[in-house]
Amino acid sequence: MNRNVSALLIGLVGASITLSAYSQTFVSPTQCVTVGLLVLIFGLLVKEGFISMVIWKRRLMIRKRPNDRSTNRQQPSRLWAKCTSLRSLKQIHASLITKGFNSSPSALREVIFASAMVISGTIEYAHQLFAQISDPDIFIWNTMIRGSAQSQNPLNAILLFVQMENRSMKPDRYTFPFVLKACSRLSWRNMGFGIHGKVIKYGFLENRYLRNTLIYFHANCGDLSVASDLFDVSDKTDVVPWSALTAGYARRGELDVARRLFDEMPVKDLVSWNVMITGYAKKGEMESARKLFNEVPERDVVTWNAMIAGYVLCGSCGEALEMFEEMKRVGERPDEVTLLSLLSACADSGDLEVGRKIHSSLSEMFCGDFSTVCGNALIDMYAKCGSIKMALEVFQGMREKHVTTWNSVILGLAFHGHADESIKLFTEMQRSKVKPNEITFIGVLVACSHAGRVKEGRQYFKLMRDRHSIEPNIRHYGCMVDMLGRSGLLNEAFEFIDSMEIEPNTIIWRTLLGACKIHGNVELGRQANEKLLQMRRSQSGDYVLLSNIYAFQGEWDGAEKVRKLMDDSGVRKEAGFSLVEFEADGKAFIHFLLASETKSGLRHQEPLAALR
DNA sequence: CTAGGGTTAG
Repeated sequence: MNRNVSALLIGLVGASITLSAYSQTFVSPTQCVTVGLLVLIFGLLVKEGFISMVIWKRRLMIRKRPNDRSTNRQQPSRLWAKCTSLRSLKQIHASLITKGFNSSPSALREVIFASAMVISGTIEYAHQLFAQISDPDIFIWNTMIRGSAQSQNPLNAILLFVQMENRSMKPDRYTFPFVLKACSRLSWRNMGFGIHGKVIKYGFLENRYLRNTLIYFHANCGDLSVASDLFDVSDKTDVVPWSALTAGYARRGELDVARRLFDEMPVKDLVSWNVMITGYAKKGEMESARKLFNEVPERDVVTWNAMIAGYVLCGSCGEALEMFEEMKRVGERPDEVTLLSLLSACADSGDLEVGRKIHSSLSEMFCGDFSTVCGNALIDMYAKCGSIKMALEVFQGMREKHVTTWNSVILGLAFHGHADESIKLFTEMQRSKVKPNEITFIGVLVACSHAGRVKEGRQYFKLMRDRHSIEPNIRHYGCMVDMLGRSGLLNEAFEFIDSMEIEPNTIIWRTLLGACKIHGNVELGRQANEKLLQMRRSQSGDYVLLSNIYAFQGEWDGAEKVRKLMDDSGVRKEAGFSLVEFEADGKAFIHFLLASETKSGLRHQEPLAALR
């Protein structure tokens, strides 16, 4: 308000000076007034322009960050390099308010843009701000829909679109690609078809970009014939229709078709290669992926990430790490996605040492202020590698603790035998007013189960429904069965399964079967196994458990019968293994693969004894 | 402001 008044005053002063300067010479009064008005408008434009300039500068700096790490890291953008979290965004927002830019819609829109699009996992803040705007413009609507479409809840994009139509805000050509992306991610076929109809209704089908998004949607989860019809009328010199269709086939796992398209493509750019490499990598065909990777004329960070993620996915963590080393050797700078894939590899393989290195790379990259996703992955990695101390350290160092962050630490501790700590953190979580979700309760129930806190577990199970209105799913029931079974309340566990509102699955019965083994209850064990056989999806573990029950009770005939049944039905038991890592001479780390039932000849008694 | 890569989940 003040600024408008001052701009007005500046304009008026300018106008009167101009008038007095020129009116006495050769200019007519009408011209004087015109010049005065021009000066006034100029004053106002400068004021608005100044704001947009400031905002744009900030926006550019925020945006530049993720891809710009190859350049000098000692640049003045250091301050903005920290803008990876909600906290730093709030600082910017606060400084905008104190500088009086809050009333400017352009300021709010930039903050919304940053929280919806730039900083991952902060879309909720954008939603809060969005709710405060009485009359959002089309750009803000699109930004919200776009951000929601790529967020964890793509459903919000659809809801916003519906809301938009209800408030009679006309979508434009940019709106639809984002809504379609949400449909693709949700695999909402019908909704996508509906959106297709609306695209026609609004006359946007001729739009090249929109048609490409439609090709992508239909190839991905809609109708393949529609996709190819749209493809046929597309400009074949454009790479996008080609790669959209190829990506769709690749994602559906139809790699042969994808490959044929890829070979037919008149022009290939890097993205089409990436599509194909990703397709192979996701299907576990790493040799083919590798071949294309070697052939591709140029590589970017996505190419490398696709390969690394592929190796992680098929369990070849060593190959993934080799790729990472090679990537660094040729000078390609790893980004957040690279490191997240690798953290998952470390968590799977238990490679604490490499995990630590990635931690320090991330610290360097983000100045120790991790985004929610990075923090979660780090907590998960440390917990799975057994370093509870570091998991807690990362957790405590995180400024913003999202539900998923709490979940990572609560589950990490619960599965690692630190039930008391886990439950303590859950109480702390409730104090900090973060709403627990269904996954949180999995962690809490697992913790109670491991600690033998049956009474508390029952309370939390009830609390989940009554206070948080979360309907228990099959996994929660599974936790309860596990908890009751472990503590020997086998009959109650059986009754609990009977009282369940959803159909029990094999996991539930297998859990009970496992509990029967521990407590040597042959009768209930047999019943549970019968249920499992009924479901005809019985796996080797069930046979082994049942056989063990008989064996533990000295009923060797029964045990033998089950083993024979196993052999006849061609069921085989996978060899179990555990990984132990210890420091040998201060620096070297040695890995031991300990197999309990193995073909390699290792007997777990020997190395275990050696370790002790 | 179109196509390609990632994390947490008995």
